[in-house]
Amino acid sequence: MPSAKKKTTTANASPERRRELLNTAAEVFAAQGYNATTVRRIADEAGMLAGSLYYHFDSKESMLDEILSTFLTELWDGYDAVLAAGLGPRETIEALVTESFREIDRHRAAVAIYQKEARHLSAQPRFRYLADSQQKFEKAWLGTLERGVADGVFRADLDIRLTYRFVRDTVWIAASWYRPGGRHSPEEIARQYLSMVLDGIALSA
Amino acid sequence: MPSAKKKTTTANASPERRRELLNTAAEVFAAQGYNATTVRRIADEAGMLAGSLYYHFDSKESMLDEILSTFLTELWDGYDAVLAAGLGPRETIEALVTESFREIDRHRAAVAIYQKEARHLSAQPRFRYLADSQQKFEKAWLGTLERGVADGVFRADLDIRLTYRFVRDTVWIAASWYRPGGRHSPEEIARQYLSMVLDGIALSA
Amino acid sequence: MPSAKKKTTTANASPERRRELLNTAAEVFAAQGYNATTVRRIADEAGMLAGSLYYHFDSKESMLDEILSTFLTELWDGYDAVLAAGLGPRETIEALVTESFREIDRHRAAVAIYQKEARHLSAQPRFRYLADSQQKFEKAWLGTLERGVADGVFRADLDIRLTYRFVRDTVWIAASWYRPGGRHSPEEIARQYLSMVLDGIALSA
Amino acid sequence: MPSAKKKTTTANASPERRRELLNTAAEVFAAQGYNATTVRRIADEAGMLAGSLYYHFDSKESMLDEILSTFLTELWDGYDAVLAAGLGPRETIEALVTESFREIDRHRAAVAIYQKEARHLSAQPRFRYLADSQQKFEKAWLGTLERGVADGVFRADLDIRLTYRFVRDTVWIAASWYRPGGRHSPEEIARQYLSMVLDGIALSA
DNA sequence: CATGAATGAGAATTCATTCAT
DNA sequence: GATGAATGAATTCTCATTCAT
Repeated sequence: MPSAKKKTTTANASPERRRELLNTAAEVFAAQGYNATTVRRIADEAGMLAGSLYYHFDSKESMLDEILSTFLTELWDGYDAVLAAGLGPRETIEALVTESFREIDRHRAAVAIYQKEARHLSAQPRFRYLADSQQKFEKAWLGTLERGVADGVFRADLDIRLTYRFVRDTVWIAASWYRPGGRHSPEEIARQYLSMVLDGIALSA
Repeated sequence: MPSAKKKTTTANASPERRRELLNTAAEVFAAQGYNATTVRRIADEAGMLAGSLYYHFDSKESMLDEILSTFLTELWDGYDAVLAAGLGPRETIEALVTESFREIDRHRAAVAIYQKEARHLSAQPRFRYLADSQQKFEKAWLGTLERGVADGVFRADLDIRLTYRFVRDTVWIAASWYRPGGRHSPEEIARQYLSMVLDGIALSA
Repeated sequence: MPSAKKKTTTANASPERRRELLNTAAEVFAAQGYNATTVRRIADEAGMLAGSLYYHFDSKESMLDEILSTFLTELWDGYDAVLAAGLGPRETIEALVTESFREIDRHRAAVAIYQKEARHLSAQPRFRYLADSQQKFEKAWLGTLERGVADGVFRADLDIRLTYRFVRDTVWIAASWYRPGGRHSPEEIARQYLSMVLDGIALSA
Repeated sequence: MPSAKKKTTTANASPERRRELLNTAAEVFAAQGYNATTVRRIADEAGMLAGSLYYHFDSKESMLDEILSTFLTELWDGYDAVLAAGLGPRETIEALVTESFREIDRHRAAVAIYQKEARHLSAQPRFRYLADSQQKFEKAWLGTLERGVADGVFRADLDIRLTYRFVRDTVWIAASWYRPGGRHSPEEIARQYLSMVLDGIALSA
């Protein structure tokens, strides 16, 4: 899933400094969009000059790459654990959603970037792993939903792909407004979302 | 809601040509993102040279402006009609959602652009109308949901703002995958979405 | 002194229309500078579209050319008459200055353009006649001043080239503030200028 | 009188380098006119690429701005000293003229630019200080002339505004031909100019 | 590690000019 | 005579990136 080999240049610098700088970069990318973000803006935010960032990273693109791949790696650590747990379909969905909100909590900026940029990035070879992840993601969710329909846990009258998109988007789009440390914990938000997704917002007559 | 008058300069050119070019531009903006789209790319797509676009439009930004303001104007024509119809909360939600999917069908590209760019654009004075629209939008939906809770039509145990975001995002994010002329008509998609949002995807025991 | 041959294209159009358009162009050139003036601005002022000017003129440059050469032709008609009249040095200076203010009155815009642009234009072959005129001009004035010094009419203690520049500039720079139809007639201004140049502004003790 | 603060962007770069580059730019502006000068031409002259200038300056316009405002600041330092010295009208004129030729000597390019461009620049808010300076200038000179007429030092039979323009133009236009390091020192030129302006070029009978 | 100064490849935009209608 | 629509070259400006110090 990670990306191309770094030039010998980079990968110096203490890991903590890298992490810091990547957080800064991610925050700016998320706020302004990757393309609209200048390297200088990131450097300003980090209290250094633009050129100095190149001691730590090969390129602007490799910052983006590292932000996204780090996030996806952690995300799949969580997802894989859930999927391996042998839960029933409903419980799997619940666990995946909860895990997702935890990731949003931990990687809000990365998630926001992912959502804005993934589509056009995944065309580039360097970011093929985004498409791969997307596919693996789809397989996991679609499979769970299908299993749920087969088990009579989910409604059978819904278009399954539409439902998949509905649930997927419903969860991730939350990154666009979520602010860590706000009123609701990720788990609380997950609970409410699950309640809406599973049972709807209407009062059942 | 639309934006400033163009200099006498522009606004020449037959309206049909403008419309054509704006459609082309919107398509490219939606596919690549506004910032990542070069004026030359649009011109290529339109079969002309980059400079020639400036006979029709003041700037790349004013193309974006016209795309978004045209879309929002039409959107609010539809919404205002619904809101003025005196429907009950549930029927209002149904009508708004259906209207939204119709707009996605008609202005897919504009909606996609809106979603990617609105947040950082609305800081600029020229695009303040985006924020205004957002606010009006929020008022309409929140009001309807509250009315619905008061009337016992919607569940009272959910955080109302969370619910608002849930419903709002749930609908509009569809623009990111929707393709006009596909398997489902907007009305069909609206029906399925409403079914999920209102009643949930779980089989009620 | 006039300039390059026109392409067959041009020189159509009634002479009066040309004259009108050239006056318009001259006014704009004078106000904004030649380079800063767009063909469209001229066309706007003339109530037509930019492209339409090309029915009347080959190019923006040829408008400038015609404006300047027309002015210089008329100027030299006047100057040559004065110089051929066989006047004494002081009377010659008086007549040249008066004639100059008449030209400023008649061709204010052209004079202003001449002053701003002549220096760098005269490098181009097309505008060599500007340099030629300048030289002829210098010969006439310098000669008159020298004659005046020799005759004991002008002070001998002044650097003659400095004096030439002083008188020359003193007169022509007036075009930068002169407005035809103002308080003073050209002849009145000439009289005052002559009085200052010849006798100074100090009260002779 | 100087202009707006630069963005943090610029204003880096050692002051000496800025000074150098501004001198280069001023020279080119003076020779070709501001509009006709391309940024690339300046960069060529400075031995760098066009884009590199933007490390030092925000824009072509801000170079112009800095050139003019620096010049005016220094000019007024000199003028204010003269005006504060409590001299009589004739001595004030003499001192102002001498000071002016010194400024022409020091800032020939800036003065030439000022003369070609001031009029249309002063319409722009950024260059309002040009108009302000012009006004202050007029007040100083007109006042001195009036005082001189009242004191019987200057002729009363001349139109005072005409006289003002005469003296003003007579001095500054010299920047268009003056070359520092030439035959005459600024003080020598000032002496000759003053002699002409005050006493005229004619031999008093 | 960081700075200062530059590079160089575009980017948006302008504008004189052309030409079919 | 004029218009509408374009061309294409030039221009200002931006920005990721490099590199000597």
